[in-house]
Amino acid sequence: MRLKKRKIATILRQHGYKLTPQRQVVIQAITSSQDHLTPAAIYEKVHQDHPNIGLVTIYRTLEILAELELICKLHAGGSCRSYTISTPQHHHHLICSNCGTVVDFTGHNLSDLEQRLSKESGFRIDSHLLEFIGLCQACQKAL
Amino acid sequence: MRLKKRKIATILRQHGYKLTPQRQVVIQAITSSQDHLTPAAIYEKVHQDHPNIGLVTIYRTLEILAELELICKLHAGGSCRSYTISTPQHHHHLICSNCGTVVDFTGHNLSDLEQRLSKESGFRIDSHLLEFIGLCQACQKAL
DNA sequence: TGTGTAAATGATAATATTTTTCATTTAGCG
DNA sequence: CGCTAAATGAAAAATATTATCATTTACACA
Repeated sequence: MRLKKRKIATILRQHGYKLTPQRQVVIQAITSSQDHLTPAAIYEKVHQDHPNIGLVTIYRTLEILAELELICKLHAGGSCRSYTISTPQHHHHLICSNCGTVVDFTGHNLSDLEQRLSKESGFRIDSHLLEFIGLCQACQKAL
Repeated sequence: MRLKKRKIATILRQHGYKLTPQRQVVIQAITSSQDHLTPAAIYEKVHQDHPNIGLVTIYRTLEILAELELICKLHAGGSCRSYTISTPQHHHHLICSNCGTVVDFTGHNLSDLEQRLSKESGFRIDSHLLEFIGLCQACQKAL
């Protein structure tokens, strides 16, 4: 289950961030999209109904939301600075290279591999980045 | 085994690209580093001995090398536009978050997971991005 | 329900990054 | 050695991101 606006608002507040109308609008823009969005794309989306919200506010809001892990940054789907809404658990992403749709998946465990790598390389492994890129069902038919 | 300058030169030529002195210098800068380097970092490195090589040439060379898969772009290690030398086989990276050292690894097979995901989501999966981030042995001791 | 205060915003400018353009140079084929 | 397409460097343009600062505002607390 992906995060809802309400939940996000609560977490923001819990961390001492104010729930400004601008932030609500940005959150709405992200949660209402299946897609992953760049700062510029979010700005455009938001700008239609709220022409006084500046791009800088978008950047600042995204930074906070990412820090609180309420949104995730994607790398494999074009821009390296595009965000999608997060889910509470540890998860990874499957991204459609055509329409940008993001599907979360969980349940795959990389810890075996991590242990092997750690042993072989001497690294202390802290985290990882795993994304799959392909074509979603709709885009397969459409193309 | 990572690619050597010589091999890279050959492949460049095979694909109709000229082996200019500038390109040789850029390749040298990348192959001689354990680290992954941004365009700006490569420029600096190169600029010391070859002050007349422009940043634009760096960008252009990197684009070609990446297209031929002679270098790999990394995402998890800070900049999303930093490159490391490639290896011929399909592989992934283990990156030290402190010194930037990149270790390649192979042998892990994601195709089971790919199949499962493909079945569950209906996606046709084309590729993936997998990187591990941690601290190399030296940096663990040093910190 | 006001009010004070720290945090957030918007406008602008500054900085950083990447791409384009174009005249000049050059690698490498014949 | 000369020719030609490709590559380079310089400069400018286009993008993307961050910093600055005066003004506004959410919200904790009275």
